[in-house]
Parts: sequence; C-alpha cells; structure tokens
Amino acid sequence: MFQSRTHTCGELRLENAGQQVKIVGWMENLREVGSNFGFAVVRDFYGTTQVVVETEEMMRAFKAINKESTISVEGTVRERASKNPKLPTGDIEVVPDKVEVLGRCRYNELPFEINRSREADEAQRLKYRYLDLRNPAVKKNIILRCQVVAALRQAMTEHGFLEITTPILTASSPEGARDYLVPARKHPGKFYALPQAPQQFKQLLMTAGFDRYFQIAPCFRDEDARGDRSPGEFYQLDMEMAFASQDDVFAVLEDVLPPIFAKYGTYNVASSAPFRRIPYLEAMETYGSDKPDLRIDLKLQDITALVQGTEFAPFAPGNTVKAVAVSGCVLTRKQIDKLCADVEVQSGSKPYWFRLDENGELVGGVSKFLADRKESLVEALGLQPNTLVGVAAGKRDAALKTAGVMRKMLGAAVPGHMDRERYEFCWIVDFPMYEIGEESGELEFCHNPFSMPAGGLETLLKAERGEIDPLSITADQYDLVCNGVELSSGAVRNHDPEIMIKAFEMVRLGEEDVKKKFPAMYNAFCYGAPPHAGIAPGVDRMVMLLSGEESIREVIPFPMNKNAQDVMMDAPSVVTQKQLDELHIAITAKEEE
RNA sequence: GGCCGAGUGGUUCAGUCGGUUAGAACGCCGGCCUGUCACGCCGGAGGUCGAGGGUUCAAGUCCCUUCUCGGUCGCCA
Repeated sequence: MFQSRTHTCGELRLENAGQQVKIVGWMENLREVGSNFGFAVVRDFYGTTQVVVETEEMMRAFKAINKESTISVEGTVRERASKNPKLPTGDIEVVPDKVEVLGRCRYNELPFEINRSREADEAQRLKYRYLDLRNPAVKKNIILRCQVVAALRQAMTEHGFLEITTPILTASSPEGARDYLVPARKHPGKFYALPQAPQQFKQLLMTAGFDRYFQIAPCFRDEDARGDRSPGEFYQLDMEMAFASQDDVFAVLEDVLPPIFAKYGTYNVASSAPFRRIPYLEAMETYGSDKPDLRIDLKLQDITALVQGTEFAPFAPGNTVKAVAVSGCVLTRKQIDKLCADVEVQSGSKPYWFRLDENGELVGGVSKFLADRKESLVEALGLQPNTLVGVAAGKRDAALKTAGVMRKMLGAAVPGHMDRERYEFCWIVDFPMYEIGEESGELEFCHNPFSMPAGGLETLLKAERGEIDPLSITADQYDLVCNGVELSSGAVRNHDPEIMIKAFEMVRLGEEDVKKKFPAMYNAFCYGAPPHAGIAPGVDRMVMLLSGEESIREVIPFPMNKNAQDVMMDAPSVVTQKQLDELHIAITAKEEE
C-alpha cells in the first residue's frame, strides 16, 4: 500500500538537513557525473528535488528506471556541497536509502522532451497532452487560469452576484452561430442543442427576480477556429444585472477586472476606471477597427479630398482614402514592402505608402502621384521629415479595415509608438442597430436583436414615420476591448415586448416571428420584466492576455486542434449502429474509413 | 470553402543549380568520468525524405494530384 510523502519536491530547505524524508514524483533526469556517482532529479507539481546517488547499488537502481516513471525516494536531507541558487531547493539534496518505482514509464523514448515540449509539433503535444502538461512552463498557464477564475468568482460574489448554472442541453436557437445538436432518444427526429451562450436563461433569471447573476459559463459554437478562438467550446464570465443601465455594468467590470489584470498579468499595469468610451463610428474612423489597441499612439486621417484629381486609380472619386502617419520611421524599403504584404494578407486589400524623407522630400511608393499637392498633405497630416505615411484606398469599409491593420502593424514595427507593457481597456459603444444586408440588400439586425434601441420605442416610431434614417439608430450595446482584443460583447436588453415587436417589424418580421424564435423569453417578458443589462467577457481570451500567449490553446487544459478534433481522445468518432438506431439517426453519406 | 506556409531518424531543423554513402543538435544505447544542475568526453544504433503519379541518365530538390498540420480570410451577434 502506498505510504504518503513527508514533503513535496518544492519544499525542502537547509533547515530540513538531517531529517528523514520521503518524496515522490516523476524521475526527470539522471546525471551520471562519475562512476557510481551522480544526481537524479525528482519532479512533482510543486518543484524539483535533487537526489544524490553515491553507491553502486543506488546507481544500479536508478539506471534501471526509465525517465518519467513515478518513484518514491526515502532518505536523509543533506546540505549540498555545491549549491544551486537558481532552485528553491538548491541548497539541499536527499541521500536515498530506498527507491521504489510507483508507476513505470514503459518507453525510454518519449514523443518529445518534457522540458522542451513547447517546441514540439503541436499535433504531438495535443495527442500527448498529459505529457505536455508535465512541463512546468506549460502547466503554469493552466494554474494561472485557475487563479484568474477563482479571483473572478470571488470578485463577482463580493459584488453581490450569485453564480447560477444553466442547462447544457437546451433548445436550438435560430440566431448567431451554428449549433451543436444532440439527438433526443425519446423524441425521434428532434434535437437538443448545446448553448451558444446562456443568453436567454440569464434574461429569464432576471425576469424571475434574481437581481445579479453570473456564471463561468461553457459556450458551444460550431464555427471555425482562429489563433484566439478555440473551435467548439469556450468559457465566458457571463453576467447580468436587473434594474441596471449601461453605466451599472461598466462600473462592475471597471471594478472587477483591473485589479485581477494588474495582479496576474504579465505587465502589472491596467487602465483604471473609468475606461475610455469610444462610439463605434468614431472607432472605425479613427482606428479603422472596432477593437483598437490603444497602446499605439497612431490615428487615421481622412485624405480623400486631398488626393482628388490624381492619376492614381485607387484614389478615384467614390473611394475613401485614409492615411496613417508614422514619425521617426526607421524602416528600410524591404521592411516596408514586407509589412505591406502582411497588411494585404490580413486585410484583403493592398495598402500604399509614401514617405517624407530626412530632407523633407516626398519619396517612395505612391509619392509621384502626390508631388503636386505636397504642401497641403504636409500641412493636413502635420508631417515632419522622416515620416512614413501608410495609405489605404477603396470602398469605405475596406479602406478603413486596411488602414486599421496598417495602424496596428506600423505601431508595433516602428519604435516609439507603442507602450507595450500595460493593459489598455476601452468600451466601444453606440453600435448601429441595423445595417443593409449584403445579400438581401434590405434592412437587417446588425448584431443581436435583444439589444435595446437607444431611445426605445420613440426612436423606432420616428424611423417608422420616416423622420429618421433607420441606419442611424444605435443600440445600447457595447464591447469591452483590451490591447486590440475583443474581450466581450454586452448590451442593455430589450425587455419590453412592444419594443421588441417594433424592432422586429423594422426588418419585416413581426410578433409571430418573435414568439416563434424566442418563445420563452417573449412569454416571460409579457409577465413583467425588469430593465436589465449584462455582458460576458471571454475567460480564455482574458487568460491569454494575462499570460501573454499568442495561441489560445496554451491556456486551455485539453484543447482541440484547428479542425475541432480532440486527437488525444479521438473525438469526434464513429459510434455503433445500435447507438444510431436508438437515436433514430441514419448516416446518409460517410467518408471511407 | 479561398489564399499562404510547413511536412526529412524519437524530437527540432539544415540540405546550394537536380548529381557520390541524406547531415547537425537534442533524445536513445554502450563506454569513461566523484559535485553535476541544459553536466562533460568518446563511440554506436536509428531515415519508405507525408502519400501517389510524372519529367529526367539521375528527384528530398522540378511538375501534377492528394493527405495532414499551422496561419489567415470567409464565418463567429
């Protein structure tokens, strides 16, 4: 029977010298320094401890153990003859009198070296995630995640929020992303869906009279992955407040997040309340993005009027032309070309540039088309010698996007324009309620139909009477952005069935559609609902920002790969015909196995 | 689904203009070594160059097809 350890591998210090101890863990390494003399390293969750091997018998015992086997070592703590100041346990070693294998590693060659697993092929890391996670450098992100989640729970609880769990098996929702469907055995032909978010449940909780709700909520969406978006499932700090305004929601997060970012983040500096609020249209106009990185000091300027009448086709009338001027530009011609190529990949449109050189001459890129209007450009953009000007031209949306990508890349590439070592939060507010759909060419909801239109029913009635442009209606909807990462979307909800129906009528839908699409919520709101508002910051993305990782998979304990496969568990996988029969499922087409 | 990149011993990579027996580091195995801590030194094993087809006297290298992985866009309120 296993007898417990007396100490962990991170625990022993000089004052333990002379004590009889038992440590357990994985055998990380055996360094043979002499004949029948060497050092074994034992690693557990808490750290590593050196075991000194000085007898022929012990050397034989240790050499017989494959690395990464779990072992127990009983022996005496001794002060080291040569200490290692880099290790917490570097002052001592354990002189063993008994070593025992607890779980043998049957392989003497591993898929990768544990301490270098981060350099290994990602497919291998995911397949052997339990080995990858033995690496302290990999494990630390998961530990950070636990600490952040615990801190969020504590802070939300202290603010009077109740954590309430909501169903995982629920109804398919017609809005937003693709659902994960679960066939219902007892109801042939019918399906549950995994929730894309607890959106409707939390609004129902408000209607039920819970004043402040939160949940570290799993969300499921069947959409393709990104570097910062894991396929399949992710976690949100989902929250909702009754009898609350936009300001109330902002106040809570402005109170909850900065201390956690400052404490657990790589940078230790976070914006303090209140965060900057930037209207959506202003963000697009000034930063070319609805998730601007405010650590970069560059802003976009509109030069459409200034470039009229040039020979350059992209500057032709009807196109929008945006510029971003970067002073003190040290980039070489080659670096500029590379950067432009990267911008084109990310934005989908080709960017242009010109430069005011050291002598104040207009040179490079599209400068030859602009020579005749140098003065006005220099004045309008406030150009100093040695300034690079990135230019984006095209249809308004595309030009803004391209200029925004360029702003981000130039800010990162040219020294002096980005203060990296901080967390810079902002709210993006006043999102448009409606847009003209690209396919339909008609008015559609821009984001989600649950948001309260600014001004409520009155605004919608004005639009209906033709007194205002429906496209000018904004929603009480907001995004939380940090360092160019969209952490979260939230809104003041539309809790009034009358306004809800009117909002739907604007897009040629009506009461029946509302009832059909959101029966529970519509019915509930007919029984008296409180005005309420909420938000749901992504936990994975927060931990990503805090850890400084570029890939979201580094902060998820068991991530799926890009194609939404779990290569460790082999999911998704085929199931038996019996299971299919019980679920009334027939496979109509299947790839060859 | 589109575009870009990658795929070479267990792992990470190099491989020039198509030309001798495909190299290195780490890991593994064996030997030496009494204070290492990424221990060191000597030696050794280990490769269908992702798969299939083509061009050629000759293909890791060039062409076509395909698979896998990553990035990106579409998509994701």
